[in-house]
Amino acid sequence: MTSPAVSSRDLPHPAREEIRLEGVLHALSDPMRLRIVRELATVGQELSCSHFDLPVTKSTTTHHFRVLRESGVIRQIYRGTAKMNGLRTDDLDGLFPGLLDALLDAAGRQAARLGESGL
Amino acid sequence: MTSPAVSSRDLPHPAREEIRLEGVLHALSDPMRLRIVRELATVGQELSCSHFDLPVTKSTTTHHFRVLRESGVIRQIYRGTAKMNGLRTDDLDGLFPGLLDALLDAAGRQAARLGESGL
DNA sequence: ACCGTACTACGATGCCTATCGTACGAGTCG
DNA sequence: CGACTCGTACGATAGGCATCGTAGTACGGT
Repeated sequence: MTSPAVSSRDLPHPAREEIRLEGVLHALSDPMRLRIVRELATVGQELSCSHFDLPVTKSTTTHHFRVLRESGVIRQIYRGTAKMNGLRTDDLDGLFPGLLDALLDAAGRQAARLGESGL
Repeated sequence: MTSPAVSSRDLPHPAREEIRLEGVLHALSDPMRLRIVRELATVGQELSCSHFDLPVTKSTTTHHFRVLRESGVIRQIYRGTAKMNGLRTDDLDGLFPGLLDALLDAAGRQAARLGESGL
C-alpha cells in the first residue's frame, strides 16, 4: 500500500502537561541533540532516524532520540521499518510561547557565528 | 567607606564570544540554577550569594554559582566579603536576542502552571 | 589582634549519561 | 521462507556532576 500504516508498537510520550522546561533544556544542551532538532526544524517535516548522519554509532543515535522523545521535544512514530521523528511544535508553543523559536534562532546565530557552513 | 571597592581577587568569566548556547542551556537545565536566575531576573539587580535560601548546603550553592558564571549566564564580583551576582543580560541579548526573555517567560509560565505560589 | 561572616577548596560518594559493541526483533521485499 | 534494512536492548565503560562535610581563606568590624 502507499501509506504504510502506523505500526502496532507505539512509543511512550509525555503528555503536554508533563513536559518540563528543565527537561527540554537538558535535552537541547547536547550538541548532537541540538543538531537533530535544528535539522527537524529547518526541514519542517518528519524525518526518519536513518536520515541523520551523526558522527556516533546507531546505538548512541537511538539513545539521543529517546532522550528527545522522553523530554517532549519530538514525537516518534513507527512507519514500517522506519521510525519517523517530528518536532512537537504545537505542544511546545502551547506551553512556552516563543521559546522554541528563540532557541532555534539562537542556535542558528551561533552556528553562523562559529563559521559553520552547512547545517 | 560607603562604597566597598571591588576586591582584588577577581573571578574568571568567559568573554561574550566564548559563551556557548549548549552551556547556557545546560546551566539552566538544573532546577536550582534556574531558580537562581529567575530570582536575579525578577529582582533586576545584583544579589549576594547569601541572599538565596536554597535547600542545599553552601558548598553546593557555590558550585551552582560557579556553573552559572562559567557558562556565561551570570557575572560575579567580590564586594567585601560578599560575592555579588548579576545576570549578563547585555551579553546574552547580544548573542541570542530574545532567548533570555523567552526562557524566563517559559520558567514563569511553568511555575504558575505547577501551582507555585511564591517565587 | 581577634572574631564573625561569607565564601572556597578539596575529597568522597553515588548517580546520571554519552559512548560503544554485539546480539536481537520487526518489517519489507524477493 | 530467507535476506536485508532499520532500529532496539543490554551490558560495559568512562567521564561528568549534584551533593555533602570539613577545613581553610578573605574581609570587615570591634
